Amino acid sequence: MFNKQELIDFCETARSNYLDHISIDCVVFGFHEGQLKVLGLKIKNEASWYLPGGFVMKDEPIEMAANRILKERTGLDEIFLQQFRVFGDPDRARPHHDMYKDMLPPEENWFSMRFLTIGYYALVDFVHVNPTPDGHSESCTWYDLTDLPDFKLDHAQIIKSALDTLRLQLNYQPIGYNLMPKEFTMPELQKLYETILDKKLDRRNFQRRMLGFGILNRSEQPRKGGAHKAPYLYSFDLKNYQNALKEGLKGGW
Amino acid sequence: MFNKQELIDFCETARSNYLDHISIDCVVFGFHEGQLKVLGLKIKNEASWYLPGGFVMKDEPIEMAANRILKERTGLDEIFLQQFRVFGDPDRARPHHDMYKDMLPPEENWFSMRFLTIGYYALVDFVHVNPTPDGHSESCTWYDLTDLPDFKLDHAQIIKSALDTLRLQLNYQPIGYNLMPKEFTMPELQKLYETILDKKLDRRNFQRRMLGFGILNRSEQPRKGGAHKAPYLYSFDLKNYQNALKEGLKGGW
DNA sequence: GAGCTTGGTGTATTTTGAACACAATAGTAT
DNA sequence: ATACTATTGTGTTCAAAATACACCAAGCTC
Repeated sequence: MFNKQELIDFCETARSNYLDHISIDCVVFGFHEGQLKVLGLKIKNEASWYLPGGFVMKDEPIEMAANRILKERTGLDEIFLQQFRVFGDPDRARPHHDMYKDMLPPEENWFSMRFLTIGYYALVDFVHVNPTPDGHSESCTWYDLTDLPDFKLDHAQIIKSALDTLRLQLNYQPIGYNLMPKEFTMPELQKLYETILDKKLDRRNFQRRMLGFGILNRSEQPRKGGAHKAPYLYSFDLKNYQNALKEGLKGGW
Repeated sequence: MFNKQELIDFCETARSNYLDHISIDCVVFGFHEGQLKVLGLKIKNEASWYLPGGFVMKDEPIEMAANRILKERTGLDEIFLQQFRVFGDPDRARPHHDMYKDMLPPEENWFSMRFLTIGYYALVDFVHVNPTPDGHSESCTWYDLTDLPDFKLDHAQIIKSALDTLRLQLNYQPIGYNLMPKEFTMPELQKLYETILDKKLDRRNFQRRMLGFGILNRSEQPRKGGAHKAPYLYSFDLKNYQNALKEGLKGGW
């Protein structure tokens, strides 16, 4: 992955720019053709995949760091990003600690350090993402959540944890604004929910409930051209959507 | 707070034992006499309060660190502890950075570092806690959530955030096992919910719903001795309770 | 035991969620 | 054109859950 000189350069840069011991990993969810996808980076010449991640600059708020990291990988700005958990097992990056141990002594070697990683998940509009690999990656691409490649370290666990959080979120927050295109049909939105929950939902009840939230605007024009009956197009009412994000969807107690 | 020699000693110990840049702060909730309480440490000779917190040892899982820290402050073991958020604003501990700047140069001064703090909240049984101040604190005591003293740094915000999380949690997880004594009456449990939610609940409906969760055992013997009608005593059915923690209380979608 | 307070339980009403059936539309095959 | 099919839109019924409310029981004070 790195030769010795590259390693030395990287470690020097890292040491002077980033906070020790802390990294950020992002689980980027996208939705396309009825499938929930995750963005993964493939390492050059290896069957190794990682989540897009990075480090926090010494004087940078962590939310900003997560946004910066994500922008580099997706080209997207102003992404819906949510911190969901810190992974702090001392052994979580053990395989990395020994990786370059022959090239640099531990006190100079950035990778020999223990790292806690702050997990963020992002919901993005699939078609607007421009997946961009970094220098050490062969590719940055979407993977079906149901058919993930071999993510290294604890990254598979991080993805699982992000998905659990997302499913929970669904119960008290609106979702979809960041995953759907501007305009979409009700069945398309339903498909998103069904995919996240891995569960069939009733068409009519879904629609009623969704409309009941008051976060959708129905367009005058139905979508034409497809086979079968032309469905209505909806878009999110951003104002109500934002409000629902804050207030939550249902009372609970 | 520290004189120069103490500071030097502390920084040396800290540097060799703890991870840089990372701290843990615990919001410890207790419940007593119808009031939700938070544990706070008061600094000697200052009108300054802090949450019980500490640092992560170099080879210690963060959950273990949180437990250790809490044990040192409360004497309690095996506490219900939940990570809820990382606070990572670069300025969040700004007041600390300058505190000892005349005593030690920044590169030796532990307190001049930026710290991210991992917020945990704990729910504990008030009567079993024996709040114990550490060496730098004048006192470790309970404060009414409605009447907090002047918490420094962003600790007031951390408390607020913990409470928000707790309220949300209430909707899909059972709560109370860690906050209530072994045996309690239904009105007492209701009071806990009302306090957390800051909201009156209907006596009968609360009871029905609570019993519906199937996590309570009613004792044969009602509590005697008090004035008025003797209420039944309940305890949590630990097995069902644990299960409800995992599965969640209501379906949602 | 009258009066007060607190705790236990039942019932009617409203609201919400789940299940289900039929009508409308746009293409396709004939 | 006409029948057919796949898909979407909508209404209605039934059951379950949440809500509101009223009454009885028990123990203490006086």
